[in-house]
Amino acid sequence: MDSNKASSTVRERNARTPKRTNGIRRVEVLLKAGEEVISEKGYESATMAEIAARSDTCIGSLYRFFPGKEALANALIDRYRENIDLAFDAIDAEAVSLSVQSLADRLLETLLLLNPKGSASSRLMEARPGWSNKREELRSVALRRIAQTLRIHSPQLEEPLARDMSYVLLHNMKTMKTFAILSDRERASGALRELHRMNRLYLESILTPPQPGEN
Amino acid sequence: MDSNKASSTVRERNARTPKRTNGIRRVEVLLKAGEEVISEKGYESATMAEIAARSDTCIGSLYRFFPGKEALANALIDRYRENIDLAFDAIDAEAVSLSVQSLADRLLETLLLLNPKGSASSRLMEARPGWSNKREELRSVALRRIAQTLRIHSPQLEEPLARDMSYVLLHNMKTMKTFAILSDRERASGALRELHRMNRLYLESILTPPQPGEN
Amino acid sequence: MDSNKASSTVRERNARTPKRTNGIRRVEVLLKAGEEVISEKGYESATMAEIAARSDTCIGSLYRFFPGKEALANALIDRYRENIDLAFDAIDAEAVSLSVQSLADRLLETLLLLNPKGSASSRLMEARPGWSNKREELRSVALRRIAQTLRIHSPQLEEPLARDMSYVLLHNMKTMKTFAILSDRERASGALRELHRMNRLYLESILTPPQPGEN
Amino acid sequence: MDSNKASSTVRERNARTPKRTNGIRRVEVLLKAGEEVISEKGYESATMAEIAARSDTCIGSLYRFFPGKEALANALIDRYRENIDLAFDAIDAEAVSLSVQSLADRLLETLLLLNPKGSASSRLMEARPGWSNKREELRSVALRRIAQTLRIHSPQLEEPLARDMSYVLLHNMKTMKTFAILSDRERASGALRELHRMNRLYLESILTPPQPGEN
DNA sequence: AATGAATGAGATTTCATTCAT
DNA sequence: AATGAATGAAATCTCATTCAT
Repeated sequence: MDSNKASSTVRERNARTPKRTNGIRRVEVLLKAGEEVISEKGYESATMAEIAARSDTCIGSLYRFFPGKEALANALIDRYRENIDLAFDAIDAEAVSLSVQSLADRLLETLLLLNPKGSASSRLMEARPGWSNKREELRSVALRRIAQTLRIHSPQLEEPLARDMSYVLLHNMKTMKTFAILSDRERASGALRELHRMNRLYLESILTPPQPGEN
Repeated sequence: MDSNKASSTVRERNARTPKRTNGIRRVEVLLKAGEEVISEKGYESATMAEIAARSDTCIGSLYRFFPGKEALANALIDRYRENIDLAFDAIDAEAVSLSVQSLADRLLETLLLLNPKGSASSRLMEARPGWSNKREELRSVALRRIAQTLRIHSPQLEEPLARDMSYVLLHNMKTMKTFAILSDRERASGALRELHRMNRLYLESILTPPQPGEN
Repeated sequence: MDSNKASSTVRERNARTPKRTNGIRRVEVLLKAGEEVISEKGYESATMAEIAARSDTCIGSLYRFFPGKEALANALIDRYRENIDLAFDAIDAEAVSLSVQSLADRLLETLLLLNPKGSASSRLMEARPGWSNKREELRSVALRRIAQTLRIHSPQLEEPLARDMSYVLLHNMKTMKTFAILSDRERASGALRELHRMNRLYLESILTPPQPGEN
Repeated sequence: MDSNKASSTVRERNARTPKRTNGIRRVEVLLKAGEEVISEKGYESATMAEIAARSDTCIGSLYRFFPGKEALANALIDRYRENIDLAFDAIDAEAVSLSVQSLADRLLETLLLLNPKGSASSRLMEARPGWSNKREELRSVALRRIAQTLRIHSPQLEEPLARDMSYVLLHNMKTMKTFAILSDRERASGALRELHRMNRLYLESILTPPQPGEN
């Protein structure tokens, strides 16, 4: 009688966990749906109704957890922020031992790995005047972390230059996302190759120490 | 030739002459307003009412010239298309005599010059499924013209590679627009410098013929 | 040709003016409907949809003129404010020549005459914390005007006392409205009589100068 | 009788004993919260969620005790009804020995003492068509008891007149509540004084037997 | 019983588009 | 042709109430 609640093994077996610990799971589902719809339609065109439908909830439940469209966007942004921090922590941990090329590639793929399917992160990063500054923050964090990573890898790099570079690199990273969801697969792969090439060239030109006896 | 319409009384002529070329002038004003609002708010958030207000027109008149929001966007896109063609015609005319660096810079500035104030062109270039393919066309034209210019400048460049490069270069051009409207002026100028640098490096690395005696 | 617009007499003849000068007329209709519904249901329970339906408009038209429920309420309040001022102007004009009893009755009927059918004015006058201070203002104006009228009638009345009295008198005026819409007609008339009596007694006790030789 | 449920171990009893009288206590807490919120926001704007939160209960528990918002209001009304009866029982018990002035003051303070902090009782007394007639009943009871008290005090008073007076007196009582929660303390005390004065004058004018020799 | 998530009807509000004058 | 009011579908959001755990 009191064992039907202690059968945690049973619950853990079927990997879907239908209703227990619902709050966290539900939020996760809602965020996922929000990410999907925003990726596909953009923030403005994404409707709360569709997000609710996509996550098999009713509109009221969506609003219970996120009291508005903006709140949902903010939650997504917060998550991206955290994930960006985690991703850069990982990069930074091995930055000193990375070749410039590897560093270039790692950076390029960072945003891509955050939400591999969609482009909600880039969509939400486009700060527009009048929007909550959460969006601006997301951008700022990304820029700051990029600059920081550059200086960890190449301590001699001047801080202002690192900051300037971060703008360019962030754009390359966003471009990467765009390419990754291009419909024309052939084109995409070629474009990706060129993007990688440009990104490497750029980083190398600044970060590679002048070889002794090269000129 | 320019007097064939002024055949009434003086008073009436004065009263109406300003209205003669009104159609064209009006369209111009409306497009300008549309460009502004779309630049600021994005296509979705731009409202026909605001576009009308911004151009000191009433909503009805706006609809007389453009039978819908999409039509207005399409007209803008058409104009960008034409301007892109004109701009590339100009570049192509002197492409063969341009240094790689100059070519790189010219490309970078092309989108910027199309509508120097706003970012409507980039906003409208973001094709989304379900939209009129005018938007996709705008992108396509830009990509095609970029590739073509590259091959005019460097005829030995393989067509497929030129196409792949065009994706990257178009993104740099769009980035250019974004930087140009950054609020932080100091940052913007540094970021602009880096973008120029990267863009040059990239083009040079592919277009510059191997110097005799370099290796 | 140019006389079809100068036929103002024609337009003025049929006293309904179907579509001309529509703005003002429509606003009037909407305010009337708003007044009705708010009178019946109270501000919270009144729905914009019902107000629209009651005025034979669609919801969009309602919002064209009043961009929100609060805006509609504010417009009503403004109108009451003006009408209160007008009503008190009229009272004040003859205040000096009025007997205390007449003054008492005039005051009592003032709110009633503002919108004879409904009680929207009293409903909207109930200032609640967190509401727009328009409501508070309406109350303030009424209180101020009452006090002012008292002092016009009886200049010897001290200002602070007049202010204190205005609170009581305003409540009597609101009570008057409540009684006027009581369903039980018999009761209402008796209650009205008593209210008049109390109101007169109160004013007399303060405003009537002690008769010489009375005690 | 009260031990039939406490037949477990001591520990368990202690753990549960606080829950014994919980029903009554809980209802009390919920009603208090309901009273507060309705006082502040009015019936329509008061939300069950806020009432639950204010009483540190979850929404489900609130619904266990009161199966709906109306039921909660009705419970409050019932309580006011009972309290009104108790209050008038007390007044009636000494009515014959009260001076008219004391009676006037006692009446005025009656509603005030029912729920000294809030105005839920007045709020709920405002009967609106379509509502449960519990609200109407509350009003009726108050009116009836007022009339009854008047006749206990002054048996010669005609029943119909007593009824008519009760409307006016009830309004004075409600006004009393309104004044008591006025923010402007100075004003409030002056207004209260005037209200008392008017109320006394009114009752005296009717209830005071004509003094012999007053002519 | 206690908890708080789920439900969905209904309210507010927006805006592209049409239409009457 | 110019004006701006009219229309209504659709979006955002609220909240009383039910239900699963």
